[in-house]
Amino acid sequence: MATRAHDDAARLARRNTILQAARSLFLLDPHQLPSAAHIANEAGLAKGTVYLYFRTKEEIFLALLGEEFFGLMQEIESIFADTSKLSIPSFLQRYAAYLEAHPEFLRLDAMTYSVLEQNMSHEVLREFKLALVAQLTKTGAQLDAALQFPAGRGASLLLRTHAITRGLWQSLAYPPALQTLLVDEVFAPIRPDFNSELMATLGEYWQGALQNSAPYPP
Amino acid sequence: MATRAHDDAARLARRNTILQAARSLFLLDPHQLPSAAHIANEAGLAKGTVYLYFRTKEEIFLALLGEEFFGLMQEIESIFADTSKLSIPSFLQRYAAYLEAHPEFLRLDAMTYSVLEQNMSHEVLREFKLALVAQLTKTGAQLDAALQFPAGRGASLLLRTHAITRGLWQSLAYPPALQTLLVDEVFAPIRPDFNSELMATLGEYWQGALQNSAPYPP
Amino acid sequence: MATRAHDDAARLARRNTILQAARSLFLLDPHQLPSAAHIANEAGLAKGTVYLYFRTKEEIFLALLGEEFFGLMQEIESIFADTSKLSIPSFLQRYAAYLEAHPEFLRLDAMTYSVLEQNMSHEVLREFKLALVAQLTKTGAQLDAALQFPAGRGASLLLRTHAITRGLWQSLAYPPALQTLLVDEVFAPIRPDFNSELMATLGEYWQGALQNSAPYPP
Amino acid sequence: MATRAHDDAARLARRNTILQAARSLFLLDPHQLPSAAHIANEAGLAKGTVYLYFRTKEEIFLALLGEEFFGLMQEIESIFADTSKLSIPSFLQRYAAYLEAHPEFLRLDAMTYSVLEQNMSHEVLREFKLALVAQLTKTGAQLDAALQFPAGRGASLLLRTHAITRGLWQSLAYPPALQTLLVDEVFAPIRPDFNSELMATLGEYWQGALQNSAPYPP
DNA sequence: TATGAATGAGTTTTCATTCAT
DNA sequence: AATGAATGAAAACTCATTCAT
Repeated sequence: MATRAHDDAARLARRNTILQAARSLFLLDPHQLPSAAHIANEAGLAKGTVYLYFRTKEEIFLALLGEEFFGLMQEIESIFADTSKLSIPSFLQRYAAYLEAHPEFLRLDAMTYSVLEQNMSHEVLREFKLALVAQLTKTGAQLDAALQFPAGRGASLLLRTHAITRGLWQSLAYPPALQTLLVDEVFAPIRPDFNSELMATLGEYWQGALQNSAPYPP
Repeated sequence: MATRAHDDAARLARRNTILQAARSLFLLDPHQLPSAAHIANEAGLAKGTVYLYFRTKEEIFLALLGEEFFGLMQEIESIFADTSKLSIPSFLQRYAAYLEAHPEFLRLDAMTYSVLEQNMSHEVLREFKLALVAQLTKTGAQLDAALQFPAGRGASLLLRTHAITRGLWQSLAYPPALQTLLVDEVFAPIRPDFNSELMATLGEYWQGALQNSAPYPP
Repeated sequence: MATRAHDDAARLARRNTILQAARSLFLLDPHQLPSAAHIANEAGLAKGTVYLYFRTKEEIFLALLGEEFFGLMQEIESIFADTSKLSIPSFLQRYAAYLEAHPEFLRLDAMTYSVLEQNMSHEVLREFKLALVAQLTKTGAQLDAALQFPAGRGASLLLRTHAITRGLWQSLAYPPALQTLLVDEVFAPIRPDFNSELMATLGEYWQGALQNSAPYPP
Repeated sequence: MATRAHDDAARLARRNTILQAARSLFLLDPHQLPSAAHIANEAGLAKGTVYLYFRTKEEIFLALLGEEFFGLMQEIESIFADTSKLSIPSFLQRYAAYLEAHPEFLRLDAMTYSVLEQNMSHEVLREFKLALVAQLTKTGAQLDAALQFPAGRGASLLLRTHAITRGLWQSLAYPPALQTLLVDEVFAPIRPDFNSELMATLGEYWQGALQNSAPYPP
């Protein structure tokens, strides 16, 4: 029997154990959520214990998705913290690097619509969206400041940048088994490297977007 | 017992009946695929009959997705057929109109990664991708011609346009139950109207993209 | 469309085609009866046609079993036709050789109880048993004559010999996948070679049986 | 909800409940295995619970078959425990009595080849065969001692005795519906009473076998 | 708090057989 | 006679979640 988590710190630690177990199992097979039993086992806990920390299995992954999203926003904030040496290309580079370092993010994104948002109390989902919009607004405001945007423009660009990213990923990520089936040259048009394609697409998008907004490169 | 579909035309018609039954049921609850039994019933057929026309339930929806995709590409071809009165904004308008008239398209797109591509023989999937890449190339070539792009640029723009669209849709489409929970003003930044947002985002993307390519508006 | 079988000879030939198709498919996987569709396909016929010749799938295999059984009895009759050079060991040798040349016989026997006799009109089954008992009586009578048995003893010995054979086969025949798992020396007691074991067991049985009956080797 | 089986004893008891439920349902219709749902219901449990104790439905019946087999071997050991008053006829009598008291044994035997050994992990099957060969060897050794056989002869006789029994049973056991169709006198040769036939056949077999071996009746 | 035994809803797919052509 | 499209019964098994201990 696992030790009892009596104080808040211990509870938080245990919650984290579960999240990390879920994360690592999901990465092994990112096309379906691992079973609750499997997660519990990986976390060294009993099945019932998991449900003391999350009301449904999907809540676990929503929490995971949230962590990644907030992490990404913070990364962006740190990028835009020092406006002296800022350029869009270098921003995109660090953006892409973050995604590569957190492979579960876009994979979870791809399951949001059909899996994650199902089987979840709307209460929890609303809470999640509230935190999300708050973070988006905050990071967006920093962009507004850094790039002298009108209020709200930064948040909008962030939302769109994320949307473009998730869309591209879903169009270009193939399960390993399929990858080997698509090696033929005829498939080239739908098999560019995700990272280059992401950089190119976002580059073009931001170029167009900045012309519609204010200054930026003074 | 349903009438026997003996010749190819009748078989094709029956196959279509199944597709339309699947389509209409899916639109009633676009977060999960309807059951095979339900589809058969809606089509006025026995369960087993459905499996005479499709090897798995998912194949039905992949076929549906394919139809929509090819329809969209044809729509685009027809848009670019008459280059005399062409403008990007009017292209985007017709593009968005097509999507609005075919609501199942983006909903199916959202299920591709986590549901559709599962439980499907790779054989069938490869076939599907092959048809898809062929269509993309063909329509892309027309763009190349119409807009004086270097070869392949049109296909690339189409792929990206589609990716942006699917990403935006997933970021902005909320299940009805959730919509009512997000009416509060604080959620405004993540609740722009999908259509306007799509037009704005694609508009900015194409603006940026065209500057990187060749001429277009001479 | 296959040619029409108008006369009796043609009908018989077609029936035989079906039997042989069933036989060869069954031997490929002798743990389950092949599907009706598969049999029809192998025979170059449509599914419905098979049901013009047999009322159920199981009837096909019962017919096959019957053929083998009657063949075996005839073989035995031919063995005992020439009493001059008869000996039990040589009889058993030819008996075993027949079985080896007709591998489907004992495999079908093993499915009789749980599969074949199910899903079969009792009418057909009774008919089958009637033919069987007639053949058994006839061949048995020849044994009675050849070995100077009291009436009925021959039939009884045949029945028992068959029973011993089918029991041994079921106790010693392992599916290929299992065979490789039982190579370890500890399994030796339950893995004697079927043929030797059959000869030994029947040899002992007949030795005991003949002492209870009459003369034989004078 | 059934009471929780927390300790090993309770778990064993529950497992046994399932086995007995399966047994009694199987005897009601010994030509097919009852469904898992039916077994669960009969045991007063939910379907899922059954699968906590057995991985497949077939495993249940394999376990049942094992129990009967080991019971039979133990019976034989007890028969041969007191060599003072031993005789083959009395051995066979008690052997037959055991079979009559455990009607599911031979019925399960008849399904082994075509049903039980299917849908079963080879791992489990190997385990089963291992226990079986161990028991056979042990009981066989006792025969060797009691009847002064060369080593291994006892196990061999047991294997053959079992094989003869199962073969005879399959040749002579008719489903009730069929029995009434075979009352006619012409069927007499294939309808001897199973018990008498078993005694007679095994009697003859052992008579022949003992002459090939060592002493026995001193 | 932690455990893990018990629950039971839920669905795809196969395939023997029929029968309209 | 031959075809093959249509039928629909039938059942194993998983797994998220609960709750007695």
